[in-house]
Amino acid sequence: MKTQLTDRQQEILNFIQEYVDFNGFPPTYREIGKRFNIVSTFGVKRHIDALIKKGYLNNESNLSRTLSIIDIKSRHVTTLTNNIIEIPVVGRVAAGMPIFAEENIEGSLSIDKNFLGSRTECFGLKVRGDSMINAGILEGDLVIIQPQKEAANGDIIVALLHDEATMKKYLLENGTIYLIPENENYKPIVVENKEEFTIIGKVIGVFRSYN
Amino acid sequence: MKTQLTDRQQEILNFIQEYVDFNGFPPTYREIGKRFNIVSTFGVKRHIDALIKKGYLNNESNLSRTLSIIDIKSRHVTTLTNNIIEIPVVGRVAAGMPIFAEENIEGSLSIDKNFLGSRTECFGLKVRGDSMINAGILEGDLVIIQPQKEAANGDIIVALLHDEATMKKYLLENGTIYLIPENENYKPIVVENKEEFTIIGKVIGVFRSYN
DNA sequence: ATTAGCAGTGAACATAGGAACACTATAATG
DNA sequence: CATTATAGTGTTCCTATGTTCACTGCTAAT
Repeated sequence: MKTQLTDRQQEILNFIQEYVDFNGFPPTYREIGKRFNIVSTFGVKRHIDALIKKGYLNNESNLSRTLSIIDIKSRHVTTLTNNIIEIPVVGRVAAGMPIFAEENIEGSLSIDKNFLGSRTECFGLKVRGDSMINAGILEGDLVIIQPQKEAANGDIIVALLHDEATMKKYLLENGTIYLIPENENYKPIVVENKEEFTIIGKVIGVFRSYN
Repeated sequence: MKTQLTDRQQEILNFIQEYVDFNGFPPTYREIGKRFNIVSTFGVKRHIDALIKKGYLNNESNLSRTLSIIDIKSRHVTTLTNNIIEIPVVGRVAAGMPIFAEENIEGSLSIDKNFLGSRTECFGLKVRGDSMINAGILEGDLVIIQPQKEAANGDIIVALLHDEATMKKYLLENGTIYLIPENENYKPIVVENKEEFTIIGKVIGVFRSYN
C-alpha cells in the first residue's frame, strides 16, 4: 500500500500539512522549495511526484496550489485552531551559551499566525546594536527567528561566529561567506573559519514598540 | 461588525466552503463563475471583494487559489484569550474618507497586550511609500496607531492634511507645525492652514514580516 | 427622474507557478 | 566497479489565473 517515505519526503509532507492547516490552502512548489532551500522547482516536483505515487498526496496536474493530502484521520481534524501562537522571547544571547537555555528566556509573545505562516518553531530575539538600521531593524526591536541551519543569499540571519551571536545579511559568493551589516559604519565580515560559524536561524519578522 | 450579505454573496460563500471541504483547496474565480453561470471573472471578483471587505474571506492578492474562509468561531476564541487583542487593519486611507469607514477595513491582526499596554482602541495601518525609512518604517510594514488628537514633539503621527493621510514625525516650534519625513529625498512639510490639519493618531508599534 | 448599489459582459494584460530538460553529486548495493 | 535511487541546479516554456476597464441592465430609494 503506502510505501515507506524517505526522510526528505516525510519532512516535505509535514510541511504541506502544516501549511494547509494554517493558511487554508496548499503551498506552491516554490514556497516549498523556499522553506527547504531547494532552488529549482524541479527538485521539489520530484518529491511531490514521489509522494503522489506513494499515495500520500493528490494534485490536479498543471494547476497551481492544488496539492491535497490524502489522510482520512487528519481530515477529520479540520482545524478549529485559533490564530494565535505563543513563542518564547530570548534575550542576551551569551557567548557560547546554548541559545535555548532556560536562563535565557525572557518572556513570551503571542502573535498572529498570519505573520508566521506555517513556521511554528520560531522564537523572538531582542536586537542589540545598530548594525542593521538600513534594513529597518533598530536597537530594541524584537525579531522573529525561524531556526534553520542554512540560509539563502540576501537572508537576514542570526549566527554564531567565534561563539558570538550576530545578526547580519548573509551572502555566499565563490565559496566565501560574507556577513553584511546594513550600516555604513560597519564593514562586512568574511567568515574565515567555517568551523567556527553556525547559522542559528533566519529573521522572518520584526516587531517594534514605541513607548 | 460583519455586514449583512446579499443573497448572491451568501451563495458564493457557501460554494467556496463546500469546494474547500471537498477538494482541500479553494476554487479559482473562473470555477466559481462556472458554477453560477457568471462568464466574466470580473463579476466573480466583485463578489469576492465584497466578501473580503465584509470580513468573511481572506485572500492573498494576485495569487491563485488563495481564498480562505474566516471562521467566526475561531475569531471569538481569539478575542476571549487572555492577553490577546484583536485590532482592525485599515488600508488605503483614501482622501477625505472617514478612516474607520467599514469599506476601509482590510482584515484584522491579533497582538499581544504587552505590545499595546493599556491602549486598546488601536488599529493597524499598512504603510505606503518610503518617507519614513530612516526611522525604520518601510513600505509594507504594518504600523499600530493609537488614535489621539494631540501629539508631542518627536512623535511619529498619522495625520490628515488637505484631506490626504500622511505619516510623519511631528514637530511644533514657535507656533508652527512641521511634518518631518525620515528620508533625505523628502522635504519637511510646513502646516500653513491649521484648519486643514487633523491628527489621527500616533504610531506606537511596527510589525514587519519577511516572506 | 435621477442617483446609487448590485449584477453581469467581454476583452486585454501581466505574471505566478507547474512542467520539462540536461546536468551534477552523493550514497548504497550487489 | 558499475548501477540505481535520491537530491539538487539553472534554465526555458506555457498557460491558468488574478486584475483592470469600459459598458449594459435592473432595482430601490431619494
